[in-house]
Amino acid sequence: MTDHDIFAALRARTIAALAELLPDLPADAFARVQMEPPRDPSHGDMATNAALVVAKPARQAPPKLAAALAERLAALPEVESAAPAGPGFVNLRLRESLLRAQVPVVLAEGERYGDGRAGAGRRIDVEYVSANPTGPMHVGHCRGAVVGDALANLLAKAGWDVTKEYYINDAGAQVQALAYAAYWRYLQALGTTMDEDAYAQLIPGGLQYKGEYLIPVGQALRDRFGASLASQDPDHRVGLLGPDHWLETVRDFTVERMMEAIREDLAMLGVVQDVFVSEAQLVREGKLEQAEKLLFDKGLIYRGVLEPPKGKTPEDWEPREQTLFRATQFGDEVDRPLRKSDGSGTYFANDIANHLHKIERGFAELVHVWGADHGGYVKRMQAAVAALSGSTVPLDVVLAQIVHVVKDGQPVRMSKRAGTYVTLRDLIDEVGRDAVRFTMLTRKADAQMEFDLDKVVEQSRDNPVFYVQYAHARCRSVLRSAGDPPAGDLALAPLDSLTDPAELALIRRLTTWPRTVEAAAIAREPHRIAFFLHDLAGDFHVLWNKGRDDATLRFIRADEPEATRARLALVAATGTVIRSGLAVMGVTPVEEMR
RNA sequence: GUCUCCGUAGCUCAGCAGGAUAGAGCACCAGAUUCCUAAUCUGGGGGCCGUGGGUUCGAAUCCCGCCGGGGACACCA
Repeated sequence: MTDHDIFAALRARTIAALAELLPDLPADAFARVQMEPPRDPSHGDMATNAALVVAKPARQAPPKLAAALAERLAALPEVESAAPAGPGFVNLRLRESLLRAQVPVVLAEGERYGDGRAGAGRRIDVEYVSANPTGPMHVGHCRGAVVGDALANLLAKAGWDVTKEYYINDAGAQVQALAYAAYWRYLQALGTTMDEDAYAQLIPGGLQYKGEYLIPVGQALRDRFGASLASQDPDHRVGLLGPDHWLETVRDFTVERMMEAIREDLAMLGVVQDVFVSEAQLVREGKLEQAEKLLFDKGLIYRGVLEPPKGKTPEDWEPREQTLFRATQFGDEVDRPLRKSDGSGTYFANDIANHLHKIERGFAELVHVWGADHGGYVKRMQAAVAALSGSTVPLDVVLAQIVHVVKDGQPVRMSKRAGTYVTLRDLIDEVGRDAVRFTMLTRKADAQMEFDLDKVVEQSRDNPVFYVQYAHARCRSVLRSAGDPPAGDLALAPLDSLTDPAELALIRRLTTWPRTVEAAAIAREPHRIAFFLHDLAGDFHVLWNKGRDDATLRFIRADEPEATRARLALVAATGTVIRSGLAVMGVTPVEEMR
């Protein structure tokens, strides 16, 4: 499928030419050969560093080699001219006919244009969101959700076999605390006369989740279980019935409810994951012990005492013997504990079980999207995956930095206590799903981002969401005016009339889509798709605007049916690539702006 | 103290697995806009890429030190 990528095609031609010039060179000498668009368009359509890269093993001077290579490349039918340049580059100018010929390629492939084979069908697991099931999704989760989802789409487009996964942290102290909080709402639903403080005194860790979202859960518990989970005191105020009688029931019920809500929220964002893995389930299945045994057998687990962290020693530090994993053998700073003092697994240990589970399912690569506050966790997890898999399965972690929400020029504080907690649902209601998704991808994931509620819905050029959508709407508008000719017909249109620099610039941009997809996927950087679309939209708007000054450049010209068909083909191809990119981002293309 | 991410135009940010004269939007300046496609358009100024070394034919990009900022640092998830 890479032959729709003319850069890859010309790169292959270049290597072939070079191999003829230098028959003694081993094939791997060409690995670093690149064919890319030059920064400066005056240099031509493509530039290759081939002579520079090969000069050393070939024991030849780069400029001389470049000259010889240029001569060969100039003879290719696709190439208009080729010239050595600078320290040893070869600049290529392609025949315009080759560029134009890419338009029907786009039309024939449709939104599949740009699909790549970089992933070679390898199975990859992309885990993202994985918010604790203790409450509704808020904007803090949103970025990870969008980045992860777009990244998964991107990898799929680039040829990986992708599984979208959510890991439910339903085994730890957090869900325990959630259960206590839900139980409080349950008692309230039963009409307890106890007050909140009294209740909080009775439970371990106090009442941690006070949000009103648990009120319906309490009511649902009452509807389902009646008073059977509470003490039979008429006021339901006598302390607590022993947690043994209800904790598990309430916890499972509540987690189930929370996950339903989370799935709904995610669905509103357009995120639908394939697999939900339960931490508690893994623990029940003994996956932790299994992982532990596996590591133990490799000699990677021991009992030992850690040094206190240097610099800032915690107040309550005391030397303690723990079960430790030799993370240091895999590049981590210190060995990491697997068991708490009560013998239960640490979060890390359970996560090792989670990763063993992934490896056992046969994934060749693993990807996580985490919040930046988990950055300190990356090395140990990579160490664990390396240990479990014998270093055969790479784990990439994409860190998503925090998002500052701004409204009316003022930061919207993310505080549960102050009641200004912005839920994901609020955000979507306010600006719409597509604006949320697009905007979340307009920054590199690991850069902090300001999300301005006013700007993302602004209809102006400096709003990239609008800018890109507007380009697509214009494409559609032109095609509608022309009676929506089928792509198959347009693909047959003679294109020789496409000669204006703005038209050719647009075509050039379209031809870089496949390599953009591939590079973004390999780098795990979905934001590049947003930038590409912005540039593509820019090229299209330029052409549109030129039509205002110069009527001969308008897309539809009654007096020139041939030229009109050619331009409609170009417009259709542009719209197709925009849709293809938006599909990766999970954004719905609009037919018209309103 | 250690680890990690970051530092690019006045502002917000790109910079494609080292490549030629470092880009975009906003802001600023100067023009255009009786019209067909104005949710404006065209052009311009503006940067020792935090800093000092190193590797290389070649560094914003890779390595080391320093300065400045965010984040994380045993039995929390």
